[in-house]
Amino acid sequence: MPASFLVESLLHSAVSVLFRMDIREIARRARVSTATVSRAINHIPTVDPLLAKRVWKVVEELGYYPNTQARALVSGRSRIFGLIVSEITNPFFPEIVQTFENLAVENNYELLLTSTVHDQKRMESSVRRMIERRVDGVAILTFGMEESLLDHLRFRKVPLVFVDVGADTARVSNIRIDYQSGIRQAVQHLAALRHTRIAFVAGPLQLKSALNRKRAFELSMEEIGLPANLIVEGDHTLEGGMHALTKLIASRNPPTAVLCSNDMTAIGVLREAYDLNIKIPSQLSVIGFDDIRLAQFTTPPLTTVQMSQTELAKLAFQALMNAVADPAPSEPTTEYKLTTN
Amino acid sequence: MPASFLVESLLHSAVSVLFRMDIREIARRARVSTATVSRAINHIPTVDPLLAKRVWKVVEELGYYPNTQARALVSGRSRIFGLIVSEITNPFFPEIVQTFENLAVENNYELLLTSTVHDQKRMESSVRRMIERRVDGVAILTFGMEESLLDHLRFRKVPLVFVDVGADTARVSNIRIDYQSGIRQAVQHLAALRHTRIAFVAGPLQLKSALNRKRAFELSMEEIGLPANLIVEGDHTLEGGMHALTKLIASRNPPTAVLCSNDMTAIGVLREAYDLNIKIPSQLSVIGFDDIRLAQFTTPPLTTVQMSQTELAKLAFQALMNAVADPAPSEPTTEYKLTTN
DNA sequence: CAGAAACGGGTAAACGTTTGCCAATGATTG
DNA sequence: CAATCATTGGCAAACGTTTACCCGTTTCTG
Repeated sequence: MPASFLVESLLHSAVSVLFRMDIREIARRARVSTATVSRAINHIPTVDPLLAKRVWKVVEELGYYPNTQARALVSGRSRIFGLIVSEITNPFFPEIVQTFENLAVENNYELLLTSTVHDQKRMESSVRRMIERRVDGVAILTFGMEESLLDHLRFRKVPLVFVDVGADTARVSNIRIDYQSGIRQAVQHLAALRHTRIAFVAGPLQLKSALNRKRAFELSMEEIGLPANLIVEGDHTLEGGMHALTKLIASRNPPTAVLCSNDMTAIGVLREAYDLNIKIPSQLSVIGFDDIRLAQFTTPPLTTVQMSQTELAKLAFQALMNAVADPAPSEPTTEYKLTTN
Repeated sequence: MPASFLVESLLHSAVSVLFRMDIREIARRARVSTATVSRAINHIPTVDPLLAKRVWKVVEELGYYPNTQARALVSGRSRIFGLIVSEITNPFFPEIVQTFENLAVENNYELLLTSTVHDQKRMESSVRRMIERRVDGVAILTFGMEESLLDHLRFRKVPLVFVDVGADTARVSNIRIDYQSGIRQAVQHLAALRHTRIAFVAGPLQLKSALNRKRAFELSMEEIGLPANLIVEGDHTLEGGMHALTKLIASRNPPTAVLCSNDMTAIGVLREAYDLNIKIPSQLSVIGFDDIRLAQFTTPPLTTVQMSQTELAKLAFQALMNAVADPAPSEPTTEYKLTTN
């Protein structure tokens, strides 16, 4: 029972007249063909301005909205982008989603959002659903994923954009994050404050991004001639940060400054410091990483290495737009770079 | 140029064979009609298990995914729900989005997300886009909106669910939040701690929800025989909270406890107290409202009145599902209640 | 054993657009 | 003035499904 799209119109008397509102109806009323209506609506320049006006008038009067599904079906493009994130409740992501959405609106795209909560099954079904919806592209902004799974998407030749993952097939873009730059700044900042015992609370090291951050720290320390020997592995959670500080303080030679792999960890460190009655920043300097908005709400406000979520989202979106615009990509993989500060 | 859906298959030799992959192709290969394929895929019980098996085999082999657009076009149902929020970067919302998404996945629905950033124009275009996509329902979880705008949606008979807004047309559900209960608890909690000078930092009073909270506070104070005379209007922002505390402290008779209209405000109060060197909670009790996850990350952790975002999202989703299931609603408006703790 | 009922699967008509192709009209040219 | 050419709009065929309807079997019933 195809629930036709009906409009209830109260004309003469109290009887409600029902009629099917589609492009044909518009055509009938504007005394043109459906082709002309379609062309007028899509602002195709070859249609006589007079006719176009007549069409638009009827469209306005009836409050007609074209059916995107039919449109997509025949045109082969859905004007929908998929966005897959690890978990939207992680404060890192909302800003990204917002920016992505802003850009989508500007470009007449729609946003299909999925939050995988780190579940592989969930991830797979997301991907599947996105394919079924025939999205024009997918941005996968999830840290750490099974590469195998991507075969589905690759197979379908859907434009993809990843962050920090090493997939190298056609129609796949990658955003590489340059952690080095921001972390170097942080280390040098601390060194300038005469800190020599600088600790690093790493993230889960099976995550590529976490590993990269740790390496960047080690490199930065080496550059200024300090030993990178105060490293503990956290897990990017608040609790992980708390544990990490406990461990660091208990060591024979506790640090005077702590650099964290992400902001949540830093907040954990802050919390633990509070519990241990350690004053921030006089007794201990803490620096986070990610610039999640959260950072500014802590007391005292957290110093943090910025990775602009806005920039990340912009890059991702742009990558998809490029891929859509150029269906036969010149290079197999396009790389984008994002710098931290 | 209808970009047909093609699969590149490397069979014999290095030549890639291209063929269109649709229900017809499946039908051909399984030696049945398209009708049977459709029925098999949709698990319609009348089809012979043997045939069904043959169909599924081919489906698997080819990695066929049905085209949702075509499906939606003919069936009249898109299996998409729209979710409109004020701004996703407000920590109140991500949890809601996550829960909504979880439920969507469970029920084979997709989530079209829009974040209006309080912009009326934006809101309108969101609504329009959702209609064009023929969503099966829209949850409007934005505090404070132009009612006029809803005419569009009402007109289209799309199931709607609102929170705290008084629209009373058919196919519209409302979630009414019972602020009284939670706020009463908070007030009584403070009173039990021997506080008598309890202040309230309100939100922007043109917002219905903010007004309701303030009223709830006044009522609760009255109930236990305390004067509700320490009320300042904030704006639900961090800065607003800071200002509010400044003002309260400067008054001739400063409060010993502050109840805030939302958590962001409370965090502002916390921050200002820190700056003014006022100890929390020994010198001043602060209670927030909303249970945004943020609250647990502050130092010290913020006491807050819970309004379960999870529950809110569940109610909203359920309301939409009900509306979809019952196209001819018995009552004009359905009301749901959400209690605070 | 004839006729009715139940069952299963196929044919084809939707769904609401876009767009390739052609025809009609008017403008331009030799 | 006839012939060519641009321009514009209409006809109708897609797009990939679902599903109403029908027809051929098989099973039941009297």
